[in-house]
Amino acid sequence: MSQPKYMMIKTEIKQRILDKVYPIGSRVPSESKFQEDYSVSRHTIRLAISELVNEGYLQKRQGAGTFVSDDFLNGQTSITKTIGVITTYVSDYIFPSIIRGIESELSQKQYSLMLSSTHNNVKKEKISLETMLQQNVDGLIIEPTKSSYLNPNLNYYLQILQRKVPLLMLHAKYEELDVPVVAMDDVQAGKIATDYLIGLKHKNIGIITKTDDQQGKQRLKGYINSLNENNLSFENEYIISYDTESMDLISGKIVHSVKGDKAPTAFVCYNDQVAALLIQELLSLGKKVPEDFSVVSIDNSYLSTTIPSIRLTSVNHPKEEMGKVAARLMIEAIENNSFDSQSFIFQPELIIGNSAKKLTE
Amino acid sequence: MSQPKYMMIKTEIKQRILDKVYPIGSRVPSESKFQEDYSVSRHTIRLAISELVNEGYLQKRQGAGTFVSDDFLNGQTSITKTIGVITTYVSDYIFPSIIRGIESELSQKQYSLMLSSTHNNVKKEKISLETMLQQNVDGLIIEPTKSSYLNPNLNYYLQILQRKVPLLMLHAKYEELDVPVVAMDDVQAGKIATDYLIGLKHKNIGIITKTDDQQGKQRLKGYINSLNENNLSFENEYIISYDTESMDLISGKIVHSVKGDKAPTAFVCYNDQVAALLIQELLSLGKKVPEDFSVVSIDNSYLSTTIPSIRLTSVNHPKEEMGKVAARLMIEAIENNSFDSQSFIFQPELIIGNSAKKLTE
DNA sequence: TTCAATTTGTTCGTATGTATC
DNA sequence: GGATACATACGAACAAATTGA
Repeated sequence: MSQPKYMMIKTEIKQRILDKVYPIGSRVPSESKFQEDYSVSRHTIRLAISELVNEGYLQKRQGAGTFVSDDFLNGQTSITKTIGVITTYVSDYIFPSIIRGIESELSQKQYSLMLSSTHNNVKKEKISLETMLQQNVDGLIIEPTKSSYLNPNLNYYLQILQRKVPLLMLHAKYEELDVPVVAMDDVQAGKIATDYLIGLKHKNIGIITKTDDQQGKQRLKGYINSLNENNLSFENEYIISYDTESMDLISGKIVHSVKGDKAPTAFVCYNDQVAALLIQELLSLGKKVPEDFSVVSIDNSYLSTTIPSIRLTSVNHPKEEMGKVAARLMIEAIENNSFDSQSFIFQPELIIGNSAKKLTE
Repeated sequence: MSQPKYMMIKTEIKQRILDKVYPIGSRVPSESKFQEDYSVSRHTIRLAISELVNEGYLQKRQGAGTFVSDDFLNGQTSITKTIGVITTYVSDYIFPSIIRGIESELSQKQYSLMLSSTHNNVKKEKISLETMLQQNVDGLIIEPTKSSYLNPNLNYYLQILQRKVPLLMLHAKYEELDVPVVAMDDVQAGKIATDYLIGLKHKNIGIITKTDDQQGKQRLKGYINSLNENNLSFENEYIISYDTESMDLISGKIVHSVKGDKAPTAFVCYNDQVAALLIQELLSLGKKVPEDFSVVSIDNSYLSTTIPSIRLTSVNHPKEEMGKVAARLMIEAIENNSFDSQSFIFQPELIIGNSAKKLTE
């Protein structure tokens, strides 16, 4: 029932510190003085004081006295939450924009941002996850690494969930995990890109897609859905697939596909990076875009305008807005203590350029 | 000289925990048992144990006993240091490259990166500094905000220095602070850019420079040095200055300068951003680059290749390498406990494009 | 459910050592 | 050097919580 003496004394001294009766840096009464004041043993005073020292309110200096510390000021206001962000890349392609979106939203709400990248390598993802967990981040926004493969770091993700750290995935999620995700509707993205080419009377449409992440699979699915709906078929050689490690081989595959008997007249590209690569390859083969080959791509990045005289027709990626939405959902989850936020799926929209043309025959 | 008894007992118990003689979760002997073992008073045992409890090695449960905690595992491995990085921008222009450099170097050494941007606004810088200090970062790499003005957040910088947190500045430093800096030799950058134009027989050379950061001032200084060495003079209208808030007004100033009686034949630009803006403005005035006006710029960013048929002649900025050097110096400072690292100044080099031509007359 | 043994929690008293001013 | 203040150490007693018989 009644508090122990040392506890009462402790809270009283603490109050005096907070009320600046004992200002920061000043010396508080000596142990023997307190002893008299409270009529308790010296040991009791020492207990009270030692706890306050431990909590950072006081500092003891043998021979000199006990002083009010300023540590507790920092400790107290350290309510600033930290959000960990792990993405495959940080400074390439569309990632700066995404990170800018996250950063702007977080800093507005006085959250801080801890950043790490995996270069689409699960070993680096492991290191990033370990670091973030050690730093006790208050929330995690993670873009999966090689999301279409079985992830060897699932144990860390389990730890995150068990610790009740809000987790939000970007772009895609690991199939094994049931977590909210902020992404584009990639099936739809693949579909509207293909639909557009079909609308331009193309019948032989190829696709270059990535196999190590979910986005690539989804976009391929959209491509197939579109062909299916329009009763079109595709040859095996129409599908050029690659992953992070085999990017060098794409050029050869493109040449093979373009020079083959049944070369497609148009390509859907996984993103602007491969689209740029494809166009470069086509140009060096003496082909013209869009005259000889039509190209439609996804992400609508700065790369869509860097090829002279070509403006890529590309599915818009929300980029900065996606980052902002992710950050907002994360903040919401933390402030409502709900540990998992809503998912948010952006509906894709095709931005028309001049890299695809209508077939006339 | 000799250690106090409680300290010896404490380290002995601690060792047994680390050696798993007392495994995690197990109960350690009771206070009275220890008392017999060590032939000391119960008080001495309690002191030793209470410190171990405070350090997270043990947990006490009244009535039940004292148990080995697993807290110290987390606490122990949390040696991962965090470096705070505050830059004006995070995802624009050359900053993604710089941050990539920092990130790659830090993650290699298992350091983590906390990121914040100021948008060249001192109020946001204040918030960033507060946040970083609260998060107890182990080192700070900061690009100054409006480095040529008196900084209102100097008190925070003083705090950083007093706390002995290693501090490294990027691009420039506040004149009031005596801290190491990783930057380009901006005077030299301005000079070689101007030298190059003089070498092309230009005699009337204008400069567009920024006034709110040191880089702008330094580059202007290099420009003046160069003119001076070559016995050239400049008109007042040759110097177009701007700051973060007055960027909108540049266009008008350019028009005024170009249409004036004594229009320069060449421009040195603070960076590729204004160079691109300048060229755009010139083109829309019906002028040609480099035929009518030569342009030399600084930073050699991706913008130097985005204007159709023009490849900016631009002083190279180390970008990613600069980030890496900054990160390396920071890690060195932390690991050597030296609290301030060396400065590192990159020597600039001009990358020749086709945006400047030799005057023939 | 109760009770007794065990274990930690609180509090007193006393003495001597050591650092600071 | 001397006074003051914290550090270490001993001893003793009772209270409160836990555990298991």
